[in-house]
Amino acid sequence: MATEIASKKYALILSTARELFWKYGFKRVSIEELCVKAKVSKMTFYKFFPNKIELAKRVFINESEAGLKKFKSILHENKSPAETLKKIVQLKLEGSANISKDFLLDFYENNDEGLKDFVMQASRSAWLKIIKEIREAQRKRVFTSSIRPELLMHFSEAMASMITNKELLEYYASAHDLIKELTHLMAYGLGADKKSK
Amino acid sequence: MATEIASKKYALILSTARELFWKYGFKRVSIEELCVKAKVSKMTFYKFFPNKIELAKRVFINESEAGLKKFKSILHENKSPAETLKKIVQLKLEGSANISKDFLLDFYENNDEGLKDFVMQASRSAWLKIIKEIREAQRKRVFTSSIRPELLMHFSEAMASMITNKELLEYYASAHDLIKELTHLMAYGLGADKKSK
DNA sequence: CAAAATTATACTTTTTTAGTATATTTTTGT
DNA sequence: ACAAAAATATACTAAAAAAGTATAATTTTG
Repeated sequence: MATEIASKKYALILSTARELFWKYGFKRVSIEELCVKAKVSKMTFYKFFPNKIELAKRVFINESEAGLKKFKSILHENKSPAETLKKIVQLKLEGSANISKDFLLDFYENNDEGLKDFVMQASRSAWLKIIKEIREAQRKRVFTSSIRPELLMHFSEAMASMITNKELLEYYASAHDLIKELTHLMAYGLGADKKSK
Repeated sequence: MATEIASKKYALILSTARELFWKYGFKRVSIEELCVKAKVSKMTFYKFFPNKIELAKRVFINESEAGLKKFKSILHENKSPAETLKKIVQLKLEGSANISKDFLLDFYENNDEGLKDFVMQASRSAWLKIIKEIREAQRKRVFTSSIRPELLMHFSEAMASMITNKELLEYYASAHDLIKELTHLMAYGLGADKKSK
């Protein structure tokens, strides 16, 4: 059926755009390049999207939603605080939780008025939803209530960047100690209040 | 003096180009963008380089030479095989040993005849120099002679990619074992022949 | 202060990209 | 197999971006 073919090509355009935009931002990627890589003709592209900006917006929204969804599902697994945090960090490492910096910058540096507002508002909205999820998890005792959700997010961010840090090999020498510390922190430092059990 | 100012700006252009080209390749980077980021006027740019291609070539050559130099100095430290390999892997992790893939691709995909040959020849030349260095190290018993230099290079490459692999967190669970194995391999698996001592 | 270097500006030319029209081919449902 | 719908290749125009240059003004340096 028409819609099925459509969605096949549509999906191809989206996933290719995601890949390229993630790496280079959208300014550096031409529609033609995108079409070649997605194996879609330019005409087909224009059947689905009026221009590159609208495609970029779509990618942005989709990724935000997908990120939030993954985030939610982790929090709803009701695993231990350590396990939950570990999964969140892993999500960040995969790059599935955050919008690429280069991609984001192209929105901010774009001249079209309103586009900047679009991402700012969307980003804020996504952020608020995540915070809300964490609060709910706290209510369910997945995390201690004594930590502010915002801090928890920054904490997992910091952990992810620690791990991707290229000085990794150096710290391999004493990796055993580091892992021990990290594990301990996850297991006891962030647990739900024990006394309230 | 003129040369000093010149070399200051010149160096600024080069380091900025390195940074941008590494990330995006040179096709996606405009001279204007480069100049803005390097805080150099376009006129100054054209005082040093006739065009972007020549700059890209210069960056390529410099990086190749710098990489080889670092590589050499590691091999000449006469550390243990394990320590030496560790340092080589670290070099690869820093991205100082290899030319960026995006950067390289722009050379290959460029229409200018001769440019493709330029990199192919330069790459080959750099590769041969590295192999030569390894052979020399083998003569000095830094590495066992029973491994082919080419294999050693691919091995360190594989190790580096293992470490940057985003499944790192997963393997954290049994990281202790992995490190033990890796350390053992480095210490005993690649050492110079013991009997010949 | 004078010479050299660097920059800002403004400009032309060239190249790239965006977007569209149309004829042709491929795919799909029946 | 056939008709309708979808997708593509091609070729094109318009618009935007990038390359490259000339010149006057400014900054830096000895």
